[in-house]
Amino acid sequence: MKTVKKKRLSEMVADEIKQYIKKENLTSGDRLPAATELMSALGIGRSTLREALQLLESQDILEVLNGKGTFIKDAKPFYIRTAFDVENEKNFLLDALDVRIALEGKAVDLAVHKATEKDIAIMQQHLTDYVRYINESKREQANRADARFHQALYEAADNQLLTSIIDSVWDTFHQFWNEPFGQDDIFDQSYPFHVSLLEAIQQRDTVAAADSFQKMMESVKSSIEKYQE
Amino acid sequence: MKTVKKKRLSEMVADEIKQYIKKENLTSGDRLPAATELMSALGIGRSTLREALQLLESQDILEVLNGKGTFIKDAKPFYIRTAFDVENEKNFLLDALDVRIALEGKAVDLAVHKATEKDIAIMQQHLTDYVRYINESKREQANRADARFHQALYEAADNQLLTSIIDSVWDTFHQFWNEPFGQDDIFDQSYPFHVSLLEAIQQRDTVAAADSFQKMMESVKSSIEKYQE
DNA sequence: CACTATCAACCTGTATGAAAGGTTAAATTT
DNA sequence: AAATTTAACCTTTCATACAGGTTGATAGTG
Repeated sequence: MKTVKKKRLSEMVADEIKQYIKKENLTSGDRLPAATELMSALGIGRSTLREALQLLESQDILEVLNGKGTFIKDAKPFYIRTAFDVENEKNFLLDALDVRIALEGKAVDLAVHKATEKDIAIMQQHLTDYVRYINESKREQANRADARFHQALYEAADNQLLTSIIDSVWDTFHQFWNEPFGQDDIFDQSYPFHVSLLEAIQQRDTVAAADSFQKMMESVKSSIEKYQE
Repeated sequence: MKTVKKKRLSEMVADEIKQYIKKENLTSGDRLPAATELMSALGIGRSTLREALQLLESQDILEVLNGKGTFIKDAKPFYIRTAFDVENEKNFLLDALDVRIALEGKAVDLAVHKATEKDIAIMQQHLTDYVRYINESKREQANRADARFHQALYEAADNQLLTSIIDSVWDTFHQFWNEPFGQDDIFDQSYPFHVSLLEAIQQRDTVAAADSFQKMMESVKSSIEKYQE
């Protein structure tokens, strides 16, 4: 038995608009007809059209700009979209950490070769901020400075794809990380590795950089494993 | 990485609803208040609420059912979404390859420890298929057998998050890979490394596995670099 | 009594007109 | 010529009305 789910009008309209785009060969910054025109052309109401457009917008196909109109977005050939539920936070964090180690480890490797003087100066600045906030017991701000340090590291690696994937993983990881675990002790453990990591990058020492990063991740991992749910 | 864009009301409402869900600790199949209630509670119009709900629906957080109500979906908390556009195919492929090396390298490492007998048997089967198709000059089918071999490898690594991200990268990579480059010579170069990789996994030899994988990727990389655009 | 058809209450889906902004370029003023 | 106002054309949001799906109570029928 096939379950033919009853589609909403807006979804069908979204498909029609997609077809229209393909038929008219619209690309890049081209503009779609105004809402009133589409409404009458498709024989639908404004709310339906709006939902259809928003659906396409959420798929990065369109961009609806107030006062201007709706425009075709650059077709993004690379697209990750994953959602799944986490039944066991601890195991999920360990999995996510493995992914983070893989990606960020590569970022470290690339940064050793590609980091410019400016990149290093930026990382140095964030690290200084980080240490200051730690000493002032400003956990929240220290947290953000740490994030900026890592962000600068990814940018030094000069690989956009790598950066964008790490960003997503980082966001998710920290969303879970900050909730169930106290990260206070992590700071103190991982701080020296931040310093030695930056030094290794500065000296273009691949092995030392990998080693510092490895130790940094070990301390995070052991913290997760210590946690009993 | 702050992009302060002017948010639409519906987006802000979506955030409020997300907060509401968290605050009220709603999970799984719980029902959200009816539209009319939310409208008056949030002080917004129907269309705005609808857009907010649809936004959350497109993120797999909600499900709006005609006649019944809107319900929290069970697949919730982890959500990764990345879009990326390509300006230079060759550089993109090299960047994507770095990402693939990072992720798949980690998968190899995990697979060495975690692969079951069954995992190994499946990989063996796909590898055999792969070799047969190569010898029969069936490039297309060999390609698919190769993909299945790698897919089996990721599953042996037993890390859902890792697998889902690799899948996306792999898809994208091959979508570009098959177009501009002839991959015929790659097959012959990388085939022996597939064999030695599987053997190393079978013998739980981390170093040998990493080495085989490394060489496999080197041959891909040199092929990309040889390509003059 | 058991079974079925109907209805009422509550829900989402869609349409529509009006009002409130945003954007741009032409028209008007300085 | 430069600055300002206006007008045309957009999207955004609201309020209201009605159509249509879902469910359980209710009334009717054998």
